[in-house]
Amino acid sequence: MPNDVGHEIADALGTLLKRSTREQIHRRLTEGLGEAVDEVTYPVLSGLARSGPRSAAGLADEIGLDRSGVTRRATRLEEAGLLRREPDPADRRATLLALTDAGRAAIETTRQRLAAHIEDSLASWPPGEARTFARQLHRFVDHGPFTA
Amino acid sequence: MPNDVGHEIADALGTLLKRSTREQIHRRLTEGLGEAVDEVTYPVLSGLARSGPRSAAGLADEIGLDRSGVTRRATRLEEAGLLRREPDPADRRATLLALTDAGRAAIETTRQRLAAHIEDSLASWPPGEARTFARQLHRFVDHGPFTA
DNA sequence: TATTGTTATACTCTATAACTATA
DNA sequence: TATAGTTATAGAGTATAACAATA
Repeated sequence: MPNDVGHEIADALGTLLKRSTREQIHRRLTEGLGEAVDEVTYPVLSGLARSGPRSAAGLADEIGLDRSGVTRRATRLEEAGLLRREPDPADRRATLLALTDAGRAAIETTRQRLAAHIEDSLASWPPGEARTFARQLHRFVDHGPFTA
Repeated sequence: MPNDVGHEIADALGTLLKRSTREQIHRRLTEGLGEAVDEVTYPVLSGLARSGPRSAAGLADEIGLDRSGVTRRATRLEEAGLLRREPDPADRRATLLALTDAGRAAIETTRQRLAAHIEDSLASWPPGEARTFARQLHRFVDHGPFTA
């Protein structure tokens, strides 16, 4: 394999992970969804959307944050009506964080926005090529060098 | 184009941009390179490696940061001997930030590490497929929905 | 006037360490 | 004992606003 492949992907990842890129993505995705939805609280919404109601400790592991951080972000979202706290019937120490209808609507909006932006930029690609690329990117990320 | 393509790429991007993923990448890349090289200062090293000696204001634009932030990060790197300040011969208001040999060595190490990790995870791919994927990822990022 | 690098200030977000309640 | 959620605290990093020097 040519060394260039690794470096070419490395450069692309570098651009993707750049602060300015990340901020622009989050800004566009969360625009107009209220003050409570921003780069900080978005991972909580997104994580709960993926996994369903979950404790702060469990969610902390997933989004790479401390319990106390999840609590603080959850409180912001709760005050905005996007999240509610429920007692965990299986463990009375725990509190489940669950999205409200408004919370689900917000995360669905961001999901649609992101997908739409992506599809716009793929519009000029041959359809088969775009499909292949999507599959490969998914494979690369899920079984890749930093998530395996 | 199937709506799935956008969502599949969106999910992959979501994983890549996750805090835990980003921190793990930076941790592995900068491991053992000294206290001055971390997630915070890495973009300054990387930016200077790409563009050559540059003013704090110019670099700020590129890495999505305020001038004062670049100054603070540069000072940390300067104290560690990875960066030096030079007067700009073309503009006596400006100070050029330039990598030292040690700075160049550090960023070269991180580049090789990242490329090596990536190539390891692509080892099981058909070589042609990896090459095509690299080209497509590069195109997607450079002319994509958030960098265009 | 505008822009440079730098510094002080106020703000945000974080992990850590406590605390109480429950397993 | 260990783990749950929460809160107070200290630390790190940021943008903003100043400042003097130069364009």
